[in-house]
Amino acid sequence: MEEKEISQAVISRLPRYFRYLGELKDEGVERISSQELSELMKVTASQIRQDFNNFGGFGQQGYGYNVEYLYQEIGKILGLDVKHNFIIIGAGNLGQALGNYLNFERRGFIFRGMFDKNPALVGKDVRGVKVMPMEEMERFVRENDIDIAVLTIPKSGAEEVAERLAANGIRAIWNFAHVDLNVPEGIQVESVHLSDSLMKLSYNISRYKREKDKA
Amino acid sequence: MEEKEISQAVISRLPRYFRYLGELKDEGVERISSQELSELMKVTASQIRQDFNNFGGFGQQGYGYNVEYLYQEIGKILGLDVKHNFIIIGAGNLGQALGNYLNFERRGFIFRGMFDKNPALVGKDVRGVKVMPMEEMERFVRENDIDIAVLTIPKSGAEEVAERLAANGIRAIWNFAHVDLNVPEGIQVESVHLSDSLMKLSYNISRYKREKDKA
DNA sequence: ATAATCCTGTCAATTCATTGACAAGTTTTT
DNA sequence: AAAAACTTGTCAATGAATTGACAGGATTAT
Repeated sequence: MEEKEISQAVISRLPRYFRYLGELKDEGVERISSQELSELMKVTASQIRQDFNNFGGFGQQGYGYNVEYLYQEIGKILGLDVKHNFIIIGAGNLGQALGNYLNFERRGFIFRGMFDKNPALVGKDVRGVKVMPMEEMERFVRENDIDIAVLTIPKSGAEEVAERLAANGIRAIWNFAHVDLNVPEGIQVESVHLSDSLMKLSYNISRYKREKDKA
Repeated sequence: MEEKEISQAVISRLPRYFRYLGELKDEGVERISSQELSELMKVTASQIRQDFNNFGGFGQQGYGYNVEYLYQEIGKILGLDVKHNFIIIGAGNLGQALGNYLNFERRGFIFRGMFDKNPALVGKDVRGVKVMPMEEMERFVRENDIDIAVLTIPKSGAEEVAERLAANGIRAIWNFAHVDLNVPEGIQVESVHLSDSLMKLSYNISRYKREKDKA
């Protein structure tokens, strides 16, 4: 029962394994070898075996892996076997888009509340959830067992809101504000910096053009 | 004028440098050393110098880096000195959110068109752009110098749309569909898998709880 | 003007991640 | 029932990324 640290490189690959295994399961595939999976996913078989072994042996020599079992196990590792209540701070376009996204619910993420400082948005209904004013956020977090706060607000307000959430027992922040949050130890932050992603794309367009011009 | 390959690890860090430098510039800071920047960004000074040196020497011994100059240079490396026309395929919540996001424009990404197969959405206006039917996509791409297509459609249609875009000269796809796209060589794909990101957050919540329970 | 301090660019050392190889056990074929 | 074909888990080798160290040049203080 030793606790060895799993690298974030490995963690980052788990959701992708989970997705492929879910699809295989839906197709009725019962077993798969690291070799077959590696061809499907375009990674090395060695990496697949190495990755899974971080969490113990899920496979069997001569047989491979049982798709259903492996799917369940990776789900557990990812914490998808427990429900997480989440709220969205910022009821703008992006906040509403995420609130309306039904697939999160399938993975155990339950949309419980939405907040905005703009009075014009307060009272608005997003998939059965009414937008509440910011003043009610702290109480709501404390009283409704909220694990995750999704921050879809401009960066100017993000740091302050994150502090208020932290002070009221939030466990994790899914941050879409274009800023690096400083939160107390023990609060998990996962940032989605959309413009960073777009800039990477832009870089690769330029790089490819340079390469082609040379040739 | 040698062309050495820059690792994606380095590229991924450039947008963050760019963001911090932009903020420093706006605050009127003229120069900064790798040491100071490293404290601000919480990375090692060595990594900063190593990263910048991939693109040539931007700094000066005893002085550091000129913020304005470095900002401009990184912008150029990222290809932000040229304009990119983009269209959005899928006029749902997420598509509309991205269409309404003004900051992309500031970086040279110009919103030119939007498409959806749902007739109820066709004709709708998103920040001055009318939603068009899918049948017009190919012609529009060819005739309007479109570089980037943003895919905010369900995964079931993504692969087919990507092929149609590729066949009509698109240069890059910013993919929000939850699927790995197969596109011809030379077309850049940058995927934003929101549920993968949320699962990573979920994993880290679980991990932290396990660690705490042990202690 | 000189000395002290600062700071980059780069090389070397270290750490981390990926890939290759194979023994040992399982399944399938004959 | 025995032989052949598979396939994992793991160790070792390789490759990639990060960090540390410092010579050489620039700036600042005296």
